[in-house]
Amino acid sequence: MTTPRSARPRPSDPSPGSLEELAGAPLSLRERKKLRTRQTLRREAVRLFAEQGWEATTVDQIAAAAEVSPSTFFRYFPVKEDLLLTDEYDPLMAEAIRARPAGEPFLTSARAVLVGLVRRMLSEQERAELYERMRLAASVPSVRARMMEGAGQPRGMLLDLLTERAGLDAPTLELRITAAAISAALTETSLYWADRGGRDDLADLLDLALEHLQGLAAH
Amino acid sequence: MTTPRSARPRPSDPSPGSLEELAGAPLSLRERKKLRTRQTLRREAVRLFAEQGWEATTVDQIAAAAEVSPSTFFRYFPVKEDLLLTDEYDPLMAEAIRARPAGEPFLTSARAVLVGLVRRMLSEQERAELYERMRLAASVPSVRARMMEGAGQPRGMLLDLLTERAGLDAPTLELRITAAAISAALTETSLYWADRGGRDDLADLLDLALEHLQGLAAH
DNA sequence: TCTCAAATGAGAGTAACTATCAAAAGATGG
DNA sequence: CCATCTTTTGATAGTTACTCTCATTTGAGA
Repeated sequence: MTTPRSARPRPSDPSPGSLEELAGAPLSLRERKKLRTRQTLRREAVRLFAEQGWEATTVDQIAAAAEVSPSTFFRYFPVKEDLLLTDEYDPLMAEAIRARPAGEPFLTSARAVLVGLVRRMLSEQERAELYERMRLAASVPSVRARMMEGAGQPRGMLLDLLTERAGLDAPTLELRITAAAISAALTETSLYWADRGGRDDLADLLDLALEHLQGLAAH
Repeated sequence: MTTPRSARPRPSDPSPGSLEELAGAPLSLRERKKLRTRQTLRREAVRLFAEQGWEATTVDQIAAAAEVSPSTFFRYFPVKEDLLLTDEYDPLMAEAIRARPAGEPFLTSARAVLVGLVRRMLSEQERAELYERMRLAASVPSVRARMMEGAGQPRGMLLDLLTERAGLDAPTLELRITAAAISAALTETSLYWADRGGRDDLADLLDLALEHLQGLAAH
């Protein structure tokens, strides 16, 4: 007797995606199939969302379009919103940040890495996909909410990095504030980008946003 | 055909509560009844949550305990989570911030007002209530998500204030970043407080958090 | 007291989930 | 190639948050 909106352990998949070849590990047939199912589900979902909107698209429809059973759908995405929230970029970010000089202020590291990554990463298709996701996040409150939740998303990763860099086991309040602020800036920037129809350069916006965060005391 | 998790207009109630006497308007019998119903629902709900937990407590139970029909429950709280999210403090904060000198950096104003307000405001009962709410928010993801959603909550208010103070009609990205960062710090601090069992002084934590936010560039 | 608007309750329906269990399909060792 | 073992899948039945609609009640105002 659980609530639709409530907690539920994630399947803890390593959230693969377009960048499958990342960890050179050769994938078994099983893994490849799972990956394909996951991608198909997400692709069909996004297509349907674009065609009919978020609410008019039911999980059953998505499952049917991807030719799996509803049961299977929920195994891959325990909540409908998760279709839009899986981010394959986190591990890349983490690695890049770890590679920065240890003495550098964290925000500086994060800014350099994030902006650089966004500037380079985006193939036209990835850009379009990211935009569509953000557009939905901006317009569908439940998606937005889930995106802000943060636990799975960048905030958690940033917090881990910060804690690690500070040589601590558990994060302090200060570290949590830093992670939350950066993560909020990230999300806010993406939403702003989507709000303006994606016509700005995302990397520039991000740079501006994080620079602003550094000078917060002055404004 | 709307989704449980999806958007849905709030009834736009002026969210009354313990501070009903705020706007001295004498309440009609009808208004008093509505107020009482709302309070009863919330009180019974919190009691049940504490007794049996969030998920084990169904809307029907709450309605029954408050002696109204389920239909009526949903008229007052369109989503279950809303039981915990009504905040009567926002308008007070807004007014206090508006009263600060106009040239002052926003974060400085906000810090002074928030810390001051928290330090003074909390009657023992209010403190306990706030704690219970945060405890649930910390442990129930869906509540946490809804709390972070922000549009209604402090972020929106802060953003309005910032925009107003900047003499603009629409917020810039920078303003949105500022509001998001402060709001995130607020939420994070409250959750931290709840995580640690409420044994710290919330005002102190908040002060620390916002000070840290000011010095973000340095860490 | 009569009238009108607002609040309530009842009932039926939808869709996102959960739990369980049997069948299918990939991995593995011989 | 086969036999076993494990993982993934599908089917089915159920729970619960929420929506819609409409008839009934109840407070407001003349």
